[in-house]
Amino acid sequence: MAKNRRDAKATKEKIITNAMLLFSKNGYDATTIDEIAKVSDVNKAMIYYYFKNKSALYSAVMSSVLDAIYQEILSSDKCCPSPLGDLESFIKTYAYYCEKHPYFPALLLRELSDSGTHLPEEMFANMRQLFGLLSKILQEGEEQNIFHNVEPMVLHFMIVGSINLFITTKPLRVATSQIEDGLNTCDGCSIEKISDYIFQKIKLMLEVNDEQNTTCA
Amino acid sequence: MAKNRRDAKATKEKIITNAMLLFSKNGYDATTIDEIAKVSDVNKAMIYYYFKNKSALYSAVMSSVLDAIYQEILSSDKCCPSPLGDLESFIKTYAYYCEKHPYFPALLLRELSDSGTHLPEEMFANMRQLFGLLSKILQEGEEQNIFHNVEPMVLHFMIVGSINLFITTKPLRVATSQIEDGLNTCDGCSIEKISDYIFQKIKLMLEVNDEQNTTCA
Amino acid sequence: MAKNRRDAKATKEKIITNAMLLFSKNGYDATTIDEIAKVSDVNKAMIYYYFKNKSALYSAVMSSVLDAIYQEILSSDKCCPSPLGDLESFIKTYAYYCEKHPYFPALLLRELSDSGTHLPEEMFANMRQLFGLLSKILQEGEEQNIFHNVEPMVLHFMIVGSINLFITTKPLRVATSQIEDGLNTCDGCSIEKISDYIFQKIKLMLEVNDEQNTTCA
Amino acid sequence: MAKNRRDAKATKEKIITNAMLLFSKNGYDATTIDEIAKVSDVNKAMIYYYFKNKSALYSAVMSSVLDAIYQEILSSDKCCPSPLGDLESFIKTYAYYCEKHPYFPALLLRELSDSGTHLPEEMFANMRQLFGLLSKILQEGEEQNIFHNVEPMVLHFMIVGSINLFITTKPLRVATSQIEDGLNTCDGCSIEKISDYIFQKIKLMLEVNDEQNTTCA
DNA sequence: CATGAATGAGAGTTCATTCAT
DNA sequence: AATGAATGAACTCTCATTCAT
Repeated sequence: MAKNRRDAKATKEKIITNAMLLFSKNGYDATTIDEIAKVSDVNKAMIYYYFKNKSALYSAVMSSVLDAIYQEILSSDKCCPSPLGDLESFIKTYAYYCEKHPYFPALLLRELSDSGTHLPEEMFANMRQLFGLLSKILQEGEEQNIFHNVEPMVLHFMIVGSINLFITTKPLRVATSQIEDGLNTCDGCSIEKISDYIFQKIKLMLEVNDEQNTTCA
Repeated sequence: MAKNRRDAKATKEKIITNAMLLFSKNGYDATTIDEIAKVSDVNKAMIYYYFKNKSALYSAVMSSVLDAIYQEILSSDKCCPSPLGDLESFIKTYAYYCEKHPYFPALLLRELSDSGTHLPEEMFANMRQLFGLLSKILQEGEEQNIFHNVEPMVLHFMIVGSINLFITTKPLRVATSQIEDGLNTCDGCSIEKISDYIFQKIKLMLEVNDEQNTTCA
Repeated sequence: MAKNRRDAKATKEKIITNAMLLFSKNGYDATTIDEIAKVSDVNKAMIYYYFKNKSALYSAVMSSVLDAIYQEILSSDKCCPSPLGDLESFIKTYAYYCEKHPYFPALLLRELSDSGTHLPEEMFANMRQLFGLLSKILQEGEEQNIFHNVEPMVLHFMIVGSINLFITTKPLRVATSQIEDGLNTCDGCSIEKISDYIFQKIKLMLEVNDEQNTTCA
Repeated sequence: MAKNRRDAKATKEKIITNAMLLFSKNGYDATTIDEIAKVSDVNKAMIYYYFKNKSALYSAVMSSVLDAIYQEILSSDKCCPSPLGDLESFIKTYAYYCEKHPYFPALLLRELSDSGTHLPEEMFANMRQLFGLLSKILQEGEEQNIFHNVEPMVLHFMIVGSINLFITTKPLRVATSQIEDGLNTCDGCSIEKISDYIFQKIKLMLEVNDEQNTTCA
């Protein structure tokens, strides 16, 4: 009997979904409430009925998104329950998720480069959660003497940074390759290839035991 | 002892400098011309006297900044003129520059995550230039059989991504470490340590000849 | 006893009316949205709520005005349904309307002297409509052999030009007559007298059959 | 030896000429000092050196233009020095001048529809002068019993109004004729034909002695 | 729940005008 | 006589947010 209207939950989610798309496409400032309302086919005032203000809506969007990826990684099947398997799972699940939800990398990068201008407590927690996951994997690998000289934060940024940039720069990379200046921007590379490459390289760098760091200086 | 007034060059540069700071701190949209004018101690109309519009000012800022880092890397002394030395030089010079000009990583990340919304031709060229530099280093290393299985774009993103995120997330990482949840965010790490770590790890992953990629699946 | 607030139609019309007065008094450029808003006692943003932009508002104003005069002429009682009666009706109704709505001649003259800078399609159609009316009257007169040697466009401009200028120059004419330089600017003439004079003269020039045009040259 | 620069008079006239073109094409408000300066190839500040402000420049332009047409009419050869010949001369010289200087009708109409917003004393005098000319011709004709029932102001507006509108509406008339709705806008008519038509018709209406005005009412 | 009407506070941009050289 | 630099005041238009129904 539900009229599709008056279904609070559905309406709210519709708003979040559309807001997510617009925020990721245009950024926080360039996305207007009017636009979100129109795309979501709801009255503008309804958005204020469900969310305190624009910032709160943004926060809800980010939480929803961060939580989704966290759950995805948690629930991914690991073939071999080992630090290496977990690492592979982390990288590839993350990469596939980003590929499927290309708004996500844009949102995340923007948020990280803003260093939390729009970022409220809730979201902040979500981000730590994700990092915590990788942190634990790496730590276990180190304890089992499989990984060496681990610096979780830097590795996290390497993985997340490269995957995110890979997704968001897609149009730029395609444009560059058309310029034909000899630059190989990997514009035709599949996410499978890229995520596997990243995994293999990270694996290499972690498995080698580099006691003595040699610098040329 | 010129009065610093009626000095076109000085005025223009003052505007660019201040615009750079504000754009990096607040992003393109959230930075207002009024603000830039006030901070620069010039009349708002002066900005339009020197720059066609906000977008052109932004473009001038980005070009100036990208060119600066490119020159910095080009002119950095390389102890040993080899692909490895060049790589070390690239990574460390880039990192030091980012540390000294912390507005830069934010600007770059934002631009890359926007994938060129505000990005005009000139800036785009500047960005390709930087990537071209690393590209050549890696290629030479591969030709000399020092580096193996090189994918320049991904490696570029790994390096640039990790360094940039490291700089921009500073406040976030400090905040996290205060929460005391066992996460190590490397919040006290110096840029020297980080850039060396990145260099060493990248070196490892490039030097090992990984013919057979083994995936658990 | 509606509060007159939150009444869309009333608000919109209030805006059009006031815009009409201001546009005719000061011209397009010299009329500001702020001014229209203040006089209309509405928030400036409301104007943009109802009209896309200044130009669209102007267009709405002109359409409204041109349509009004067209309807007025159409519905004017014609004592004797003949080309001559229709012509008299056209001239006098037009003149009375201009007298009652003195903003109209200014608007029209300005638009015609701009030759359509601000003039959008809709308005253009309205203007053709008015001319079409006179055109048909004159044509019928010619077919009935009452009028001779008819050039509708020129006659239209004679009628409309003289009436419009008569209205818009009122202050100028009054000022001139005070200078006492022997010039008779008809500054005290009533619109009845003027419109009748114009009708009589136009009638004369149309009724005489002037086969042979004699020029002194 | 004159450098073409430092020739005050030439510079001043260049400014007036270009200002005239721009004012007539775009109107007072839409014409900027910057534009005039650029087209005239002089520094913007020079305009303020020669003219008190924009309004004074406009005034100088109008005076120059009104004076030019007045002189043109005064000096036109009259084949037969009679009121009728003078009238023909007035109408045709005016029309030819407008055709050759199409900026003039636009300027004049705009000024008349503004009823003197920008119109200063000097210009006002110039306009009276022109009207005075026609006034005298008509008066003489009446005294010689050639013209009857003369109302100089209205006749002036008929002549000036129709000719001016004819010139300014050229583009509009051409556009209308392309719409093919049966309206004859005389879009191909030459100024010779038009000015002769107007003269012939005005002649007719003045020569007939219309004692008894008959209105249908 | 839902909506159209209304608002205030700005943002980008333009321009006539003046100053210093 | 001539110019580039500088300014203040407006102006158009946008948008997050709220009110009344």
